[in-house]
Amino acid sequence: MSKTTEISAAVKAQRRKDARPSEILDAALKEFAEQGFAASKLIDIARRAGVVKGTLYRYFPNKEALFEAAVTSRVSPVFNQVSTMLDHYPGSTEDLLRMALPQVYKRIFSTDLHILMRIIISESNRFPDIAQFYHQQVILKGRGLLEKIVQRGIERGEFRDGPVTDTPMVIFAPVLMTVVWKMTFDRFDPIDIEKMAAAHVDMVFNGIKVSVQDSE
Amino acid sequence: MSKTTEISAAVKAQRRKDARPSEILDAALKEFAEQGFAASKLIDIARRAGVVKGTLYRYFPNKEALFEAAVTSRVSPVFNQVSTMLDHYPGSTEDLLRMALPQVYKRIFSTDLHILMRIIISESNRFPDIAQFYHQQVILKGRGLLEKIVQRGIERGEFRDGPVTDTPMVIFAPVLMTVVWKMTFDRFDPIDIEKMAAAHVDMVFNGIKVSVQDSE
Amino acid sequence: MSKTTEISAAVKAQRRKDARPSEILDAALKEFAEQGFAASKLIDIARRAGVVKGTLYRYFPNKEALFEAAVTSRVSPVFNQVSTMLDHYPGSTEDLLRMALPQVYKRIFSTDLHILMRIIISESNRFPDIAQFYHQQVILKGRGLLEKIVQRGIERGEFRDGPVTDTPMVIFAPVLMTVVWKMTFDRFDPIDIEKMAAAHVDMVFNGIKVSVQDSE
Amino acid sequence: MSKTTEISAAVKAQRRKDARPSEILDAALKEFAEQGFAASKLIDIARRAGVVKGTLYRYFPNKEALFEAAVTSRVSPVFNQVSTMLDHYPGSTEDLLRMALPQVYKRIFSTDLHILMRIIISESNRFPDIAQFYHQQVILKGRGLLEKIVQRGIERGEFRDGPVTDTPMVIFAPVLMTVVWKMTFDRFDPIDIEKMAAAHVDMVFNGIKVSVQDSE
DNA sequence: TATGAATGAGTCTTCATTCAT
DNA sequence: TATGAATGAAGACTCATTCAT
Repeated sequence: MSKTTEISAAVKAQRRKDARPSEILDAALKEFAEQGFAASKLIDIARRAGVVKGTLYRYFPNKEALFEAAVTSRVSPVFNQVSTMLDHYPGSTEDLLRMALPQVYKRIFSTDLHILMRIIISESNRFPDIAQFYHQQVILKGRGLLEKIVQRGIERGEFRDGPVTDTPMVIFAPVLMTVVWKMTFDRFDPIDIEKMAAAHVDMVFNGIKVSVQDSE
Repeated sequence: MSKTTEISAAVKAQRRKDARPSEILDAALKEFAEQGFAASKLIDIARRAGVVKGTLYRYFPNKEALFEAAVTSRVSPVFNQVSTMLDHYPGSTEDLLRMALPQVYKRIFSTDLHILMRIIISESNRFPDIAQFYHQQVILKGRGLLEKIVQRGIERGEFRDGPVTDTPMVIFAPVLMTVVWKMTFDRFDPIDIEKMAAAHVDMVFNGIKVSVQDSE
Repeated sequence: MSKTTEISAAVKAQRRKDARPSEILDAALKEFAEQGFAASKLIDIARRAGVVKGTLYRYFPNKEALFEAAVTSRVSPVFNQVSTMLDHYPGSTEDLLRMALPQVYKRIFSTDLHILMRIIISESNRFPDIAQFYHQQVILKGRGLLEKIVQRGIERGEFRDGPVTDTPMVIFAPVLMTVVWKMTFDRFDPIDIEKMAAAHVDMVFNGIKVSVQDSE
Repeated sequence: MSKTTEISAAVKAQRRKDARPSEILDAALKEFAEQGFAASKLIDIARRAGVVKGTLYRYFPNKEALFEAAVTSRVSPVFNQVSTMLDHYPGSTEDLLRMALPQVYKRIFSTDLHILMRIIISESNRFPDIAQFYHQQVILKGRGLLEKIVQRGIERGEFRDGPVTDTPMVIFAPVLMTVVWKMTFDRFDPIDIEKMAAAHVDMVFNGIKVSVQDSE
C-alpha cells in the first residue's frame, strides 16, 4: 500500500467522520420538511443519506435529537454581514432596501432557508424549543436589522415615522407569504417570485394610493 | 308522556344525529391543527369529542377521511356576502379597505379560520387535494375579491395602477404573517393584532416613504 | 279495523315469530359456510336474513349460539326412512345400492347438506361439540345403515365378506370426495356428478380388475 | 478466535437467515390448519415460531402473504419421482398399486401433507388462488399419474376399461375420506389407517361383489 | 319488540430503538 | 464502526355486543 493511498484513506476516514452527519442532516432536513416530523421514517432518512438505519444512532440518540440537530444546524445567523454592511452604506435607505429585498427572496429560495421555514412553521407546536431557538437566532436579528434600517430612513428624513415604521415586521410579510404559497398552492397556481418582489417593494415604499406627484 | 316531552325527545334525537359528527369534526380539526395529521391519535380526537374510538368509524371510514371532512367542512366561502356588499358600497375604496382589513383579522382569529389555515399550511404536502380545494374555495375567491376592490380603486382614480395593484395578493400578506406568527412565535413573543392591522393598513395605503404632503 | 285484518295481523305476528329465526338460520348457515365462523360478520348475516343486527340477539345470545343453532337445526336424521325401507326391500342388495347411491348424491347437492358438510369439515376443530353432534346424528346412523346393507348383501350371498365389508365407510368415500371437490376445485375444474356416481357404483361393485367373466 | 468458531459462526449466520422464515412458515402452517385463517392470531404464530410479532413482518408483508407463503411453500410436486419410477416398474400394475396406495397414506400422514389438505379444504373459498395453485401443482399431477397407472393396467390387460378407469379420481377417494375423518371425527371415533388402506385396496381391485372365482 | 348508534376489547400493522455480529 | 435483524410499544381499525329509544 503506497503512502499516498494510506494518506488518502486517512483523509477519507476523517472526511467520512464529519461528512456522514452532514449528509444525514441534509437528508433529515428534507425528509422532515416534506413529511413533517411524525410522518418521517428514519429508514427513509437513512436511505436518503445513503447510510443504514443503525448508523443514524451512531450520531444521534433518537429521532427528536436528529430533528433538532437538522434544524438548528441550518439556522445560521444570516444577518451579521448585512448588519455591518449597513453601517457603512453610503446611499439612500430606499436604495438599500430596494436592493436588499429581492436579495432576501433570492437567498431564501436558493438555499435551504425556505425548507427550514416550512419546518419551523409546521413543527413549532411540537418543538417549541426549536421555534424559540429560531426566533432568537433569526427572527430577532432580522427584526433588529429591519428596525435599524427603518430607523436610518427616519433619521435621514426618508421614511415617515408612523405605524409601519413602528411595527417594521409588516415590511417582511410578503416574503413570508411567498414562502407559504410555495409550500401550499404553488404546484397548481405558481407564483412569479420576481413579480412578487417588485410588488412587494412598490407597496412598501409607495403604498397603493395615488400620491400628489402621481396625480399631477 | 306530555306533548313537550315528546317534542323535545324528537328534537334531541334529531340533534344527536347531526350533532355527533359536528362535535367530532370540531375535535378533529383542533387536534389535527395542534398535532398535525400524523401525530394526531384517533383516541384523543374521540376523547375530545366526548365519544369513543369506535364511534368515529360510524361516521368516517378512516383517519384520512376524518381529516378531509374536518377540513373541508370548515372551508366556507366567506366572501360571498362581502362581494355583493362591495357592489353597493357608496364610499371611497380606501374607506372600504380600511374598514374591511381589520374585519379580516377579527374574523380569522375569532373563528376556526386560523386553525384551518394552520392545517392547510402544515399538511398541504400530504394532502394536496385539500390544499387545492381550499385554494379553489377560499384563495381564488379571496383574490378575486381583492382584485375587484383594487380595480374599483383604480377606476375611481383612488389607486395607482402599478406593480401592487397588478399583484394584489401582496396586500393580504400581513394577515398571513400574523397567522403564521401566532402559530409559531406568539407564545414567547406575542403580537398585538390591532397594532399589526394598523401598520398593515398604513403600509398598504401610504407606503413608508415620506410623501410630498408629509414633507410639506 | 275489520275482523279479517285483525286476524291476519295476528297470524302475521305469529308467523313472524317463527319465521324470523328460520330466515336467520338460513342466512347464517350460508354465510358461515362461505366465510367460515371467524370471518363471518353478524351484520352480513343480518342483512342476508333481511333483519337488523340487533334482532339476531333477540333470538340468539351470541355468535357461537347462532352458529350452533344454524348447524344443528339443519342436522336432520336423513336415514330413518331409508332404514325402514331397507327392511322391506324385495330386490337384490346390489339393486338397492345401485339405486340408493345416486340418490345420495342428488340429495346432498340439492339440499343444504353439502353446505352443512362444508361447515362441519371446516369448523370441527373450533366446534368439536358440533362435530360430535353431527357424528352422532348423521355419521353413526349413516354408517349403521351402510353396515346393515352390507350385512344384508353378505347374508344373501351377494357380497364377499372381506376388508371392504368390514370397513363399509370406504364405500361412501367417493361421495365425500365429490363434496370436497365441489367446495375446492370445482370452479376451475368442474366435476360431473353423474359420471362420478357411475364410476363410484362401478368401483364399489366390480373393482377395477378384469374378472373371470370379463376375461372370458 | 479459532477456525472452528469462525466457521460455525458463518454457518449459524447462514442458517439463521434461512431458518427463521422456515420456522415461521412451519408455525404458520400449523396455526392456520388448526384455527383457520381468520381465527389465527399473528401473535400465536410468532410465539409458536419462537419469534416476536414484528419479526413476521420482516419476511411477510401481511397476514395473507404469510398464509400464502406457508401454504405454497409446502406444496411440493410429490409425484415426480413416482412418475419416473412408474415407467420402469417391472411387475404387474396391481402389484404397483397395492404397494403405492398404502405409501400414499403413510406419506400424507407422516408429513405436513394432511395439514396442507385441511387448509386447502377449509380456506379454498377465501383463497381461490391457493386452491388453484394446489390444484395445478398437486391435483392435476396426481390425477395424471393415476391415469397413467390405470392406462398401463388396461394396456396390459389387467384392468377393465370402464367407468372407474374413465374417472380414476374415484380411486383416490378413500384417501381423502381418511384425511377428512382425521380432521373431524377422529378424536371421538378414531380410524385405523392400515385397516382403511386395506379396505381401500380391496375395494379398488375387487369391488364388493362375489366374483366367479369367489363363488366357486 | 325492533332498531341501529355507541362501546371497547381485540387484532393487524408500523416503526423507533436495540443489539448481536 | 457498520450492519440490518429483532424487538415490542403504540396506534389504526374491526366488530361482537349492549342499550337507549
